[in-house]
Amino acid sequence: MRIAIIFWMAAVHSWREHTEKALREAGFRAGGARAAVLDLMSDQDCCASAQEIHESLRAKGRSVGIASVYRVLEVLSDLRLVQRVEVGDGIARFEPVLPSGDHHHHAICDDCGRVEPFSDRSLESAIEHASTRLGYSVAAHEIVLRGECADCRTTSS
Amino acid sequence: MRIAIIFWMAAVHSWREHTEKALREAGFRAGGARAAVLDLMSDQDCCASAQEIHESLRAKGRSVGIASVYRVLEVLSDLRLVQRVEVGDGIARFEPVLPSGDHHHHAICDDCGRVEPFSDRSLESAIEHASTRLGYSVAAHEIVLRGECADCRTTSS
DNA sequence: ATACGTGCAAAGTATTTGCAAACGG
DNA sequence: CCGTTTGCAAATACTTTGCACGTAT
Repeated sequence: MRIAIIFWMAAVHSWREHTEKALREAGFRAGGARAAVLDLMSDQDCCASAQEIHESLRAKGRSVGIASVYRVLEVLSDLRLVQRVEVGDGIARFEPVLPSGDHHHHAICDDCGRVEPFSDRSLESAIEHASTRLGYSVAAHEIVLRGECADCRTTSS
Repeated sequence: MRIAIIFWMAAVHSWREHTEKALREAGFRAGGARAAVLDLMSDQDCCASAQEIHESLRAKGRSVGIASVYRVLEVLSDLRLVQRVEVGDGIARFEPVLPSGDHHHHAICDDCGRVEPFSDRSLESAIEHASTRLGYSVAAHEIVLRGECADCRTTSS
């Protein structure tokens, strides 16, 4: 597990560099607000909303206008550097798209509300298979599971 | 294809009855606004937003307050009679949960914006497999694909 | 120097809530 | 009749936009 965390940190830090490079190449200039958001997101393990990012930055003493947070996220989303994730509460959340292609999906517990990331190899192949059958060139996909998580199941029974 | 449509109509009309029964059994009373929304939704082939439902009812001369539309959808959603679907534009959409258990997922074209329903047997098994592995008791799941649809691919190339 | 990035405040849009009146059982 | 359902309007929450000013290149 320790090893996995180290790999993950390496992956996310490569996201930071990869993203700055992509932004530069797309003709964007450097700026404090964007740097702050990138810094925060590169330490982020799962999805976060614009408001959460705004609040975290304020807490870290690196306040950024809420409008800038939204603007940064819009740019990153257009460039496919972050993925927009909607888990059913009407709030848009965002998470880094790792250059390695690794990604995960989300399971939400209807009971405790926890959002849990997971990944599954066979699910990915099934997605690929289905999109081919559809004639779609799929650039991104998102899967959301809702139900009762393992913890709540044992507690309630 | 004709046959499939006939089966689908039967399925949706059974949804209408099944839903009224479930509401009655849950202790809800009958009312004009709810009946209007149920009527509309039982003719609906894919997901629709609260605003779209409100507008369609107005167009049909059966206006219902927007608040009632939201309240009906909330009740139906809690009772799992409709599924809430979010396809990435920050607007909640809703579609009937058929008593047969049949359901579909959504592919959105980034180019033309079209939302296309699809279903895939192996995708469903993969979901089932993944949720078991997670220890989750999954009550609902949602898959959204985004990319370029078959039409846009041929047009642009 | 010029145009892009940023912050603030105002506007916009989807959704929720309070309340009085209408209505079903 | 009583309590639920409904419609309206006001409130709320998230997100976008206009504009003046700062800043990178």
